[in-house]
Amino acid sequence: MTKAILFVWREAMARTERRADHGGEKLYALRHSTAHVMAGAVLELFPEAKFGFGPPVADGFYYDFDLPRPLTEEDLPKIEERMRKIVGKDLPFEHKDLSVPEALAFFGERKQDYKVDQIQKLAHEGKDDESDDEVIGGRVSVYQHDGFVDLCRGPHVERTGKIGPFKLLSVAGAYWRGDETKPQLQRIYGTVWPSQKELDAYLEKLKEIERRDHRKLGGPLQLFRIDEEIGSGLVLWLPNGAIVREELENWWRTVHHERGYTLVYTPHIAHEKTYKRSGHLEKYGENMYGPLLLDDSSQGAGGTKSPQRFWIKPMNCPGHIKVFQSRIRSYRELPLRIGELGTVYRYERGGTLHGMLRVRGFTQDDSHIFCSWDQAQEEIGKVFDLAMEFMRIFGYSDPQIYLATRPERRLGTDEMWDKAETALRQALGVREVPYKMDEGGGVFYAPKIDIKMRDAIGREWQGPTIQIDLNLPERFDVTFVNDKGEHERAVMIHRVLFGSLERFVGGLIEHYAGNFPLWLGWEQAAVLPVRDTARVYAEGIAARLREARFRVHLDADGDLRTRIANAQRRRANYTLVVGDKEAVAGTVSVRRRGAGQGDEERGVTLDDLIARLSVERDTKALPADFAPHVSNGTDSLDA
RNA sequence: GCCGACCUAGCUCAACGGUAGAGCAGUGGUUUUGUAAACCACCGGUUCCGGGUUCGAGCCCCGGGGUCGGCUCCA
Repeated sequence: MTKAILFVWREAMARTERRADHGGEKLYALRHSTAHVMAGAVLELFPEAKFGFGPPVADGFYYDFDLPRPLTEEDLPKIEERMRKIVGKDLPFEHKDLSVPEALAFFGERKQDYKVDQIQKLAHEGKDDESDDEVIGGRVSVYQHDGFVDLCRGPHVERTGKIGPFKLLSVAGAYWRGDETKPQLQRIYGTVWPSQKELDAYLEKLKEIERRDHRKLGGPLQLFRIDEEIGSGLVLWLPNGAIVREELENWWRTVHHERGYTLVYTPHIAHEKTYKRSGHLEKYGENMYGPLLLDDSSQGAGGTKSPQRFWIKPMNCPGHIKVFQSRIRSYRELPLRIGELGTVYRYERGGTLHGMLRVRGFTQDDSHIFCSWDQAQEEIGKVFDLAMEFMRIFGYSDPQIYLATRPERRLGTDEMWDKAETALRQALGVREVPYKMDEGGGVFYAPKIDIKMRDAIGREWQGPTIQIDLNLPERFDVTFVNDKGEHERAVMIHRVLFGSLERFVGGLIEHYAGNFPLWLGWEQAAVLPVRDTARVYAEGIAARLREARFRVHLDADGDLRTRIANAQRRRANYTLVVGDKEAVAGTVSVRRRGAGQGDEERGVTLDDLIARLSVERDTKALPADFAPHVSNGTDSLDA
C-alpha cells in the first residue's frame, strides 16, 4: 500500500524523540526550570489557572494551561516581565517527595484537575513515558519555587537566578494528553539558552527559516501558487516551478529506464469495486474524493439502471497491480518494476494543509516492484542505493536509516513478517549500513526502511521509504508461475524517492533558499547588453547558449544596474554582461549568482563559458552559493 | 476538524465609526546607461464572501470561506 513520504520538521518529531532532543542534562534542566518559572508567572496573572504538562522540547520548552480566557500574543510580554522578576529574586528550586494520597490531596485542594489526573495515572501505571513522571515507592516527586508547586521529576537548576536569556514565542491550542477527544488547553512556547549569544543565534535561525519559507518564495520566484478559487491544497505550478518539475521528471524517467523499470500510466478514477477490494474504502474512505455517479446512458433505454460509482484515486497501487495482472506472469519476467509519476487526490483536513508540503492533490514518484521472496533482498538493496543517490544529488546530508518492524496491530502471519523483516535487514546488512531499529514502528501491513536526512540548515526531514507490502498481494491474489509451474504469491515492494513532486520541490525551495542548481534553474543565464550598440552581439550570445540547450533571458532595456539587480532577484544562475569591449574581443563578462560587488569575471570566451556551464549542468553540480549544513555529530542544541 | 490570531491594489503594508492611500510591480514616455534597484506620468479596489447594527462600516456584531501559529491527522 502506498505511503507518502513525510517531510516533517524536527519540531514535529519532538514529541516522540523528546528525550533524545532536549540537548543534554544541563539544557534539559534549564528549559524545564524556565517552564516552571513561566507557569508560576501565569499563575500570578491567572490565579484560577490549571496546569497541564510543561516539558522541555527541541530548542526550548512549552507549558499547557487551562485558563479563564484565551491568551493573545500581547499577553506574552506581560508574562515575560513577571518571569524576569522571579528570575531576579533568585529563589531556590526545592525538591520534595509526597505520598500519592498527599499529592492527590494537595493538587485536589488547588483544583489542579490535570495534575490529579496525571497522579492517578501514575499510581496505576507506575510511570508515564510521555512526561518522564514516575511513582517510586508509592511517592511522587514535586518541585517548588516562589510558592509555585509542580509535579515534576526534575532535575532543575538550583535557583531561578540561574535561568538564562529566554523569550516566549507563541501561543497555540493543544489537547490534553494529545488526544483530540480530551479538552483543549492553551500552550505557550518559549525558548531559553545559557547565553545571550546562543539565544540570538537561535532567533536568527528562526528568521532564516522564515526567509527560506517556500510559501514566501513561491510567488515572487514564479514557482507555484495556491489559488483560493481553484481550491485550497491544490497547487498551480507556475512557469519556473514547472521547469524545475520538468527537469526532475525527465531525470527521474531516465534513471528509472536505466535501472530496468517499466513506466506506465493508470487512470485517475476507478470503479468502486477496486477500492472495496483494496480495503481503501473501508480504511481510508473518509480521505477519498467521491463517489462520482456515472450513468452509462449508451447502455440501453429507460435509464433505470443505477449509476456506477467511481472514486478518485488516493494511491497508485491498485492500478499497478492491475498492470501486473494484465497477463499471466512467469518467474522469468521477475522482478517486474512498475513505476509511475502518479497523480493522486486525498481529502486532508483543513487545518493540516501547508503550502506545497501538505496538499490535497499531488504526484507521487511511485513504484511497485513485483518479485519472488528470493529476489526481494536484492531488490530492496537496489532501491536503497538509488535512494542514497537521490539524496546525494540534491545535497541532503547525514542520512539516518531506520528499520521499522512489526507493530502490535498488524495483518498477516508471523512467518510473513519474519520473512519481510529479514529481507529488509539483510539488504542493509549486505551494504554494512549502520541503522537504528524502530521496533514496532512499521505500518500495519508492512515493515519498512525509513531514510531521514538533513537539509542545508540542519533540519531533519523524512526522506525515501521502502516497504514490503503484505496486504495487497493477498487481497488482489497477485501471483506468478514459478519454475515448477505453480502459482506463487508475488512479493510487492513499495517505494517512493521524491515522495511527491509537490512536497519534494517545496522542500527543495527551502533547502536551496530559492537558489537552485544550474540543471534545475529556470533562468540559467541572463544576457545583458550594456548599451544598444552591443545588442546584436548579445543576441548572438543568447542564441549560441540556446543552441547548447540553456535557458536564457535577454534583457536589453533600461538601466544596466537595474537589470543586474533584477537578474539576481530572479535568481538567474549566471548574469552575462556584454558591451562593446566584449563584442570586439568575442568574450563575455560572467557574474555568478550571489557574487559580491566587483566579483565578476571578465574576458571569458563563449566556448569556454559553454564548456564550463555544460559540465556544471550535466554533472548536476550543487551551486556555488549552496552552503551545506555541517553536522557536528550531535544535536545542534548541544552547541 | 479543534484553539487562537489574521484577511485592504498583483506583492508588502497605511487609513480615530466620517472622501480608501503609499512603495514596489504593470502600462506609456523620457534617459543610452559598464556590474544589486534612473526620471515623469498613467493604470490599478466587491477592503475575502453573506447578513446585521448605525445618519454613516475597511473598522462593531453574527454566519461562512481562506491564511498563519500550534494540536490532532498524515492511511
